[in-house]
Amino acid sequence: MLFTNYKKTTNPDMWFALVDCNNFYASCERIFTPNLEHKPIVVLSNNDGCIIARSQESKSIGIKMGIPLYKAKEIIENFNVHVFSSNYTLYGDISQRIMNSLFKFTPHVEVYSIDEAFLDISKEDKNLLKYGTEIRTKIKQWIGIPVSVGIGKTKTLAKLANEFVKKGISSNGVYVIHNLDNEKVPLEKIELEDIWGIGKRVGRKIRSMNIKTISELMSLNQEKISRKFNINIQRTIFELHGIQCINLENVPKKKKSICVSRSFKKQISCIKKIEEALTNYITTAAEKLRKNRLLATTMIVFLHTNPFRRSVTQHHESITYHFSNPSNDTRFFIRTSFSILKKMFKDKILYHKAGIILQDLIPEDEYQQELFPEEERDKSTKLMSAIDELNHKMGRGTLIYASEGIKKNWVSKSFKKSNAYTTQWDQIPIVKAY
DNA sequence: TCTGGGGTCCTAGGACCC
DNA sequence: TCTGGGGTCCTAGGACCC
Repeated sequence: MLFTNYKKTTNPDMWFALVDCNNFYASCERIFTPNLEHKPIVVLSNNDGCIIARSQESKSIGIKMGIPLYKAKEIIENFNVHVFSSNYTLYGDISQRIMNSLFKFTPHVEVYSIDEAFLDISKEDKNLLKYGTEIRTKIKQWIGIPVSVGIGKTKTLAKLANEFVKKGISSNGVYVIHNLDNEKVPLEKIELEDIWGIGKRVGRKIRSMNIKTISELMSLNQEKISRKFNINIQRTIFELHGIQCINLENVPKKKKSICVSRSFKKQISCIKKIEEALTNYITTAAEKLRKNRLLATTMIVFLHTNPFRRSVTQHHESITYHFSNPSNDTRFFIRTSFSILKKMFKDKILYHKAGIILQDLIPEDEYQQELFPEEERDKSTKLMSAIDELNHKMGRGTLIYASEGIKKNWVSKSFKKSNAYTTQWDQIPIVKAY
């Protein structure tokens, strides 16, 4: 009855698996300290500030995710919990090995996060439970990391199936959802907020509509769903019904921004110290840029006070700066960030966190070919006059704007200054113009 | 000098994810 | 005293255009 026009487009043989590493960071540490098997472990954030990963034993004794270390001091001492500083290089390396192993099962792998991957297993053995179990066994055997496998007809259902494993509904680490609509699935054990894509806020909204369970959410008709929810939540609900709306993305998406930020160990009110920190962040960010063979046109520098200190007036300083030429030059970024910092820094404020974001990223080679042929590196004047000419030809009356990040900012900045007029970037053959 | 409406782009902030 | 970091996407509102 429901969603009939969607079902037509749904492939009945589509199956997704979600492979999720259990307590990933804690499990990584355990590989090298096998004597800690079955003992409680926690892993700390950057400055050893708060707890960002817990082994099952730590979860069971009530250590909460994300709490500051000092709040868990007592329980850590009482239960002899082993505490690790984080080692992201190690986790990244182990993650890589796990993902490589998954490719041995199927080429259709989407690396979703450091500890999760979706697999399109539509064409695999129809004994899904057995298939999932094999993945689980092999990863444990090859790498030493325990994983849970959730299987369903959509990514959202695969996620949900994984949630069942986490909630202990399946004892062997694998769960298959065939059809949520008419299958006996212990849905009452899952909260609305456990559904992939439904967070705290939307959860609250749904509850305020007097919908308290997943079953109730699923019983809404299509008309009501599209009236009440935005497209993302609509998709999520359709996916719960087994109607595939979200594809497997096995080609990694291009990066759109690079952000490096840290909170300080102690609050800082000295601009020199902040400069030091920025220098570090920028070095990291520029390395990432170059590693991905990208250039950035926009830099945002931001400074925050400590949000946990409610009694103090909060400051969120931030300045966005557009470069006239895209770059990945560390020294240039540092110089720029210092001058931005000087503008926004306020005396006598205790800052708690600083960071930079590089965005409007474009591939190095693309940019150089398009805009800066070898012989015309000193292009800005030429380009400006070329554009001027075009504008003249096209006549006044259309505002310049460009459809893509870097070009957009670069062009719009020049044009704001020159008061020139433009049209869609795509329609201006800039390269040919000069 | 007064007035309307339709459209697009940009930005900040919110929401979500891990 | 001490509270993570890195992303993406969507939306609402303002600015600007005709």
